[in-house]
Amino acid sequence: MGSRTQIDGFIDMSLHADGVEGVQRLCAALGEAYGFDHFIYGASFPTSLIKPAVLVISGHPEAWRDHYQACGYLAVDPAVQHCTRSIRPLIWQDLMLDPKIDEKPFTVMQEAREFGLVSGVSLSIRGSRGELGVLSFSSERTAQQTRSEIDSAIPDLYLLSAYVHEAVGRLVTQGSLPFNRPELTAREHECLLWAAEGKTSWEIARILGISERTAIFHLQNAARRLNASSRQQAVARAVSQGLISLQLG
Amino acid sequence: MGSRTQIDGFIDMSLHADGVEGVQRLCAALGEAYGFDHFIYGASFPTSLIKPAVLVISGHPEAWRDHYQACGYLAVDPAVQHCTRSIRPLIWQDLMLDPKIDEKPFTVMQEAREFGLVSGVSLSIRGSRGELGVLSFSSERTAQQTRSEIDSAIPDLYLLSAYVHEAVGRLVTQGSLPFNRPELTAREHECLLWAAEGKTSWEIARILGISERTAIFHLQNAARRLNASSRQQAVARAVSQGLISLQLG
DNA sequence: TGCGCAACTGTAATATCTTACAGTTATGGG
DNA sequence: CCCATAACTGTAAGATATTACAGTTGCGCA
Repeated sequence: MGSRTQIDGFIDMSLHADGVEGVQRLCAALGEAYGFDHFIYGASFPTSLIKPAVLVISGHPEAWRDHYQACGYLAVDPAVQHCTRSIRPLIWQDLMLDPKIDEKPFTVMQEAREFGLVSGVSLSIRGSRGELGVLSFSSERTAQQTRSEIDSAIPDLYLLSAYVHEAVGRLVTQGSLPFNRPELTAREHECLLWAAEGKTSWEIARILGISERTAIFHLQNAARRLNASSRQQAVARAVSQGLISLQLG
Repeated sequence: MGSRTQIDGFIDMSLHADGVEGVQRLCAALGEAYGFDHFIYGASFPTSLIKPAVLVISGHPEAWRDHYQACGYLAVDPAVQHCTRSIRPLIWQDLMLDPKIDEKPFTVMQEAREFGLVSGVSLSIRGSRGELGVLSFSSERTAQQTRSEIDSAIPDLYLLSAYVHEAVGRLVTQGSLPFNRPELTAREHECLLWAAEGKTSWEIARILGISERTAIFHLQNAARRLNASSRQQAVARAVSQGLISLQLG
């Protein structure tokens, strides 16, 4: 649906988005261009698995935002659930067709409607450093009215959600956001990689041709950088943050 | 560019794709519909970090496939490099504009051209279970001739690449592909999660209200299921496979 | 030249994990 | 009723990791 020049315009906007406000403006412009009334962007950064760093850029009505927060709906929101499990876009209406839907998630959808979030779409984004993002757009009109509009907007929005997310990633890299993303030295990286493969200090030392003491030394330094209190946690953090990453082959 | 009914047709095709052949047919049909001559889909499954399970569905000329393999180009292919680092689509031509490009990656692009892969686009896909996929389409025509076509096809192809990837994910789940994806019991999951957070057996036992011996027991069972030889490796595997996953909040 | 830093190495005490032994209890399906 | 499985617990020996001590070497930069 969107013309290519429109998309290029948004891509350009994402590449120059300055600060959280810049991303906020970008999302708002996106929503407006494709006929939506509200948006929300949320992302988790795996600084910790249990308590990740979270960034939310909300274009939702304040009343709904407060209610959502107060009721702890994040834990049962079916759109969020979908985005943690799948990489496909979710058209909210399709949740109603699901016979397996529980009562609680259903309540969230019902109440959202009362606050003006009647129909919408949620896009999940997985970054190259283990981040999980969700970008949702919603309309005050009914699903019947918006279905075909949403359908045709999805390819553009799905693509642009990646650019929105990378714009946020750039804020993190630049240090505009307080989410630490440590860098490992070459040796720390190597040692941690082999540790993640189940090798002992002694084995890592053999593999790298160094003394066992040195392997331990590098692993300790890596753990310190990652704010980890044990080798297990260091490995978990490094993997979840994509510092130790899967190669294609 | 693609009409919505065309996209819906491909989505439907992806949902019913049967076996690797079905996915192959889907990719071929996609490439053809958007004016490309070749495609290739590759995905890594984090069964192991060092030696992941790999699936390649190739629609490339056999001669190029052999040459690529023989020269070990996977390790230097700039398109692959881009896809491991970014979630944005890559239009091959844009690599030429990059002043930082090394000699080797440049060679890969040059030689690809001689084998009929003149211009193209690569799309990266990150699954919810830690998989990394790359879907590339290429044309025998020059970048000048195909630029605007590729530009307008990207939103559709980016969206559909997610469906292609999920179709492959379904093959894995159904057991059609020999990539094991173990399931953990509730307790194993809990124990492993806390272990990944750096807790000791004793601490995990306190948290869960069980004896230290039982926490150790569950962690050992989890490690066995994950084919891990140590707790570190078990944690690394569980995280990389998304069995211990980041929550939004 | 001095400073910071990556990389390297050693010893020793203590904490934690791993393995192998040997069980109990409860639940659901054939 | 039997069997498989999750969940649970205990002891003990040996392997591995963690912490704290105390260094050397080489490199790039101000």
